[in-house]
Amino acid sequence: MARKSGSHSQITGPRIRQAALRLFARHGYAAVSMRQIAQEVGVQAGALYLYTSDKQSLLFDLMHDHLTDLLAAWDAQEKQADAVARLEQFTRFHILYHLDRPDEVFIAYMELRNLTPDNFASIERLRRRYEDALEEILRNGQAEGTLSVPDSRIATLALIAMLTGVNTWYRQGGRLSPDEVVQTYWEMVRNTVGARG
Amino acid sequence: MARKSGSHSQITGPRIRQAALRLFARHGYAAVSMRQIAQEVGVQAGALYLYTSDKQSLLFDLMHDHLTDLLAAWDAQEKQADAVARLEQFTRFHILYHLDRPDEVFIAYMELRNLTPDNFASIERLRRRYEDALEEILRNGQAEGTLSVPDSRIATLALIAMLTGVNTWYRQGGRLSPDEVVQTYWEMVRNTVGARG
DNA sequence: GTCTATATGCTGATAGAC
DNA sequence: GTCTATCAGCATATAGAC
Repeated sequence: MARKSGSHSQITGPRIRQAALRLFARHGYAAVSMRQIAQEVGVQAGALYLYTSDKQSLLFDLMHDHLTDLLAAWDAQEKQADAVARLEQFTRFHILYHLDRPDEVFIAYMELRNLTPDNFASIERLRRRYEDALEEILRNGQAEGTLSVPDSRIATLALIAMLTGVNTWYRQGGRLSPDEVVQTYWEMVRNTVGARG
Repeated sequence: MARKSGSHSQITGPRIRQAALRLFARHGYAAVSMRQIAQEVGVQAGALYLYTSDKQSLLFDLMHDHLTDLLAAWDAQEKQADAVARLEQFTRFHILYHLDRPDEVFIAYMELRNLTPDNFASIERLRRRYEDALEEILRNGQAEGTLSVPDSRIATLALIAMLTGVNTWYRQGGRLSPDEVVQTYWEMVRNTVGARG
């Protein structure tokens, strides 16, 4: 049975999500219309509703999948044994993973207030799980005596803010390569947590 | 000559700006209508245009005045002589000033993409001036030999990201007082820049 | 699977009465 | 100084033709 000409169910869905990602990151969720997304994909606005129930779930899915992928990627890493080495691993992982996905990161931070309360709570749970992965490293290091912070929870949030900040200034082809950025930040992170050596 | 009843030119202007500040911070610039702002103030939408030429300049003025006030407040500080003491002063100033103005800070970071190109350039110049104030402290400290960072520009951006991050988690009546937050962050900042002592 | 057409309502901004 | 009325356009989402 030949498919009807113009049917692309297998690729239109991903293309809609990709267009929404790009447009939401550039102009903001509230400023982007379903018509704009449809135009970017090359279909009419009505066709979008075959792939998403509404605009809100388009946003939610983007944020949810980003955080789920982030957690899975960290979980999949072969972990260093001692806390300082694992903190270096986290620093490198966080910077490189986030530099590779600027649009996803931007949306995940900027569009929280456009989520419905239920969706917001769901996203915050995922973000909390990621933060907890770092906090556990800091707690282990304190127990080992290989690092020292005044408050492990606050240090966690401070380090993540510092590391994610790379995305606000990094530009491809700039003064530093991604690897040099990692080196520079690792030196600061190591000092911040008072790591030995 | 008695004023006409319902005339409040001296207070309506500030009230419009206050309402816009609150609503933009809560829901985002693009998601807030001029009618919502008018309703919050208690006037009709048309009356807003006696005080602002359009929605864009309402946003720009909020961001511009915030950054101008921030720079003026830092310039007005009686400065510590040596770099480490001045860095502690900056840390305290930045955290407390920003904690006092969560809505202004939120807008100044989140609504950059909703500025026209000219307005964006103007705001970025002001932000850059503030960053330069911190970078100068770090450079002086390096020259004195009292602190050490791998890259003064990147350290500047890293520290500002770390310190401004307080606004994302701090809640009044929480575990720590503003003063304890300052102490905790100063300990980390001091380590980050490898300060002596 | 995609289209056109449409419903219902809101948008920023202006004109002119009071 | 504020109001009412209005313009022209765009919003999300759905119904039904093909």
